Amino acid sequence: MPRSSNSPSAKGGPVTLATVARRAGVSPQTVSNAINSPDLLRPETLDRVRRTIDEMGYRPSRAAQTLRTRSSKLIGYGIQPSPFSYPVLDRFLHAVSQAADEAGYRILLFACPPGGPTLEGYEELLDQHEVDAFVLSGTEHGDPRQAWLAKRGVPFVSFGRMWSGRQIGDWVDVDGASGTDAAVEHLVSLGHRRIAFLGWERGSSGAGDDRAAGWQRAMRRHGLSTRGRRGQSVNDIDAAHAAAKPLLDAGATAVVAASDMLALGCYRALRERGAAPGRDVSVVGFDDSPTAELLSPELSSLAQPLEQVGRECVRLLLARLAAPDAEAERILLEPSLVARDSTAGPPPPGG
Amino acid sequence: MPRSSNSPSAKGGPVTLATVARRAGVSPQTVSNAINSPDLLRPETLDRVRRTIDEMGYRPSRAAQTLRTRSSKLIGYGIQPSPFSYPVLDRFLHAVSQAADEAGYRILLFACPPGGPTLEGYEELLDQHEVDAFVLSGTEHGDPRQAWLAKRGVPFVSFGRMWSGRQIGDWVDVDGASGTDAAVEHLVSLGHRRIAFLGWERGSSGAGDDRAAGWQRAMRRHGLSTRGRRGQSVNDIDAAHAAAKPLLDAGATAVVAASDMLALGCYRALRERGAAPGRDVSVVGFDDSPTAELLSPELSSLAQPLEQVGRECVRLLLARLAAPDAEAERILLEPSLVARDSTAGPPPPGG
DNA sequence: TGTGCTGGTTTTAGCGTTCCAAAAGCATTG
DNA sequence: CAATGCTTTTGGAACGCTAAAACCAGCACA
Repeated sequence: MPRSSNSPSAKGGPVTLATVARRAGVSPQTVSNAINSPDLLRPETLDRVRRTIDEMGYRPSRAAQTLRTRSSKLIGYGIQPSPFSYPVLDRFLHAVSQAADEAGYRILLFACPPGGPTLEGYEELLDQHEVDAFVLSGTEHGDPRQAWLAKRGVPFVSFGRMWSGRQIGDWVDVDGASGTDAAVEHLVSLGHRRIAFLGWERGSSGAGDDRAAGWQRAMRRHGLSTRGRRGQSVNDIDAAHAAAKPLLDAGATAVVAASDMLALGCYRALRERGAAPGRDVSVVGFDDSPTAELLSPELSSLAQPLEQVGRECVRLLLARLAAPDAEAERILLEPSLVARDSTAGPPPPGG
Repeated sequence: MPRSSNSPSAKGGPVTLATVARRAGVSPQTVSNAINSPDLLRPETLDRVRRTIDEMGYRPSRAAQTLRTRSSKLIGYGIQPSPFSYPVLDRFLHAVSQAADEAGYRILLFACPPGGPTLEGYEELLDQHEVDAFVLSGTEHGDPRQAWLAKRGVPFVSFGRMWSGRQIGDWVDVDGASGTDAAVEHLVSLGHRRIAFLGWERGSSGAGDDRAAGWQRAMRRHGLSTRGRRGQSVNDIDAAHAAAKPLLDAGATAVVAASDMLALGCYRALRERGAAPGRDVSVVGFDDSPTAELLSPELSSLAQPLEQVGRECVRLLLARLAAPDAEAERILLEPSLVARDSTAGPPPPGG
C-alpha cells in the first residue's frame, strides 16, 4: 500500500532518495540504480529497494534530476492565438500530450505573441534549460524557426512541412494533395465530370497550393479539363460566396473546396440560386471541422488524422533526441474522406 | 549586445551565476541578489552586475532555482480528450498561458485519460514537485479533484463552479443564467412572448440547469408562461431536432437553446416545416462556437469571454499562491449576446 | 577607545539527484 | 595463499542556485 506522497504536507517531511535508502538499508546510489539501471543490482536487493520505494510512495524530484542530467524531459510548444478558430488545436495537443506522457515527457506551453511566433520565446526556454525539444505547428512560408533551431542543434519536429526553401529537420504533415485527389476520385465515381476547385489565393499558403495540386492531377488523370474551374478566395465566407458564383455559372456539378469555410461559401451561392448542395451540386470541404456535420445537408469533408499526427510527432522527436545526427525523417499522412450528404450523383443532364 | 546564450553550443560553456560573478568581480550571491532583490545592492554595483548579465546573456537555470526554492513556477493543466469537440479549449488555453507567462509562470500539460480526469496524474505531478498549482476545467457533478487538492493544500483554480455539494476553492465561471436571461430580454424587446427553452436533460449538467434557470426567471419577470415551453435533449443534433418539434408545435415564436448544437436542431426542425430561422422563428444559441457565424442564417449566440476567464483564473491563482489561507474568491463573468440574423421580430399574428 | 548599529557583501551550507571512481564481496585461478 | 577477475555496492563530488548566517566596513555615540 503506497503511502504516497512526498508532498511536504505528508507527515515526516518529503520522501527523498536518502530517506528510502536509509529505510532499505542501502546507499542512496543503490536506490538511484534501482530506478535507472535495475540490472546492476542483485535481484534480491532490487526487490527490497523496490518494495521500500513503493511503501514510501517515493517519486524522484524532477528538478534535481534535471539539474543533474541536464535534461528536463519537457517539450516546448508555443501556443498561438487563434485568429479565426483553429479547430485542430485541441485534438492535436491532446494527442501530443498523451504520447509524450507515455514516454515520460511532458508538454510545456508558452504563449506566442499574436502576429506569428517570434524566436524570443524559444530562446528563453532554451537558455533556462527548461525544455529539451520543441514541437512546432502553424508553420508558414518563410518561417524562421526551423533554421534557427537547427543551427543551434535543438531537437524539434514540425507539424507541417516547409513550403519554401529546402526542408529542414523532421516533420509530419497531412497530404493535402492526396486528399483533394481522393475527393475528385469520389466525385468521378459518382458520375461527375465538371468538377471545380475553390481554394485560397495562389501562393498565399503552401497547404492551399498543395490541395489545389491534388485536384489538378486527379482531373488530368481522368482527362477532365480544369480550365475555368478554379476559383480563389480568402478564408472568409462572403468572399468564398462570391468566388463560388463563377464556378457554378460555368456549369460545375461539383466543387472541391480547400476548407470547410470555403465549402460553406458554395452552400450560400447554391442556396442563393435555389439549388441544394448534394442534390444539385456536390460539395466537398477540407478539415472535417465540427461544423461539417452540423450543416444541412451535412458536409462531406476530408478529415485530418490529428491524433496520429500528434503521435508521430512525438515518435520522431524521441528518435531525434536519441540520435541527434540521424537523417531527418518526414512523414506524410493521408486525410480520409468523410462522405456525407453534400456529395451525390450529378442531376440528370436535362433536369 | 547580449551575447546569448548559455546553451552548451555557445563557446565557453554554459553561463552560470558563478561565471557572471567572476566577470563582474563580485560573489555569486551578489549576482543572485541583483536579480531577486535588487534593492539590497548599492546602485553602482547593481548597475555593473546587470551590465555583465546582459553582456553574457545570462539566464538563471530553472531547474536549479526549483530545487533550491522548492517552487517550479509551473502550473499544471490536465488536458482531456474532447469527446464532442470542445470549441472552447484553445482560446482558453492561450489566454491562461499568456497570463501565466506574464507573471513568470508556465503551463505544464498532462494528458488526462478519456472518461474523465483521475487523481493519479495530479498526484504524480505533485510528488515530483513538478508544479506549484493547478488549473482545472471541465468540472462536472461530483468532481473529486477540488476536494482532493484542497485537502492537501495545493493551490488551484477551476474554470467552472462546483455544481453539487459546497463550493471549494477559487473559481471563475460564466454566468449562464445571466446569458439566457439576456437572450430572453433581447427577444422580448423584439416583440416575442412565446419563448421556449431547449436544454439538456434536467440534472445532467450544472451548466445546463443554470442556463434553464436564467430563461425561467426572465420569463417570470415579464409575466410570461413557461408551461410546455421547455424541451430537453442530449447534445446531439438529431435528438435536438426531435426535441425542438413539440416546442414549435406549441406555437413558440422564439427558442433559446443551451448550446449551438441544440440551436441547430431547431434550425432543422424549422426547415423541415418550411419555416426559416430568424424570419419565422427566432433562435439563440450558446457558446458562440465558430459554427455560429457560418450558418445560414447566421446564428445569434451567447459568447463566453474565454480570454477574460483565462486571465482571471491566473489572477486568482497567483493571489492564492501569495496568500494560501486567504478567503476563496469566486468570479462570475457575463456572456455577451452576439445578435445575428437568427433573431428578429416575430411574424405578424395573421401571417 | 570601545560598543553598537547599519548597509553592503561574502561565506557557508545545502536542495535531491546522478556521475565517477573506488571499495567490497566472492568466486576462480596461478 | 595471494593474485585475478567479476559483480555488486558505496562514498564523495558536482549540477546551479539561494536562504541564512557571518562578515566587514564605516559611522555614531557614550
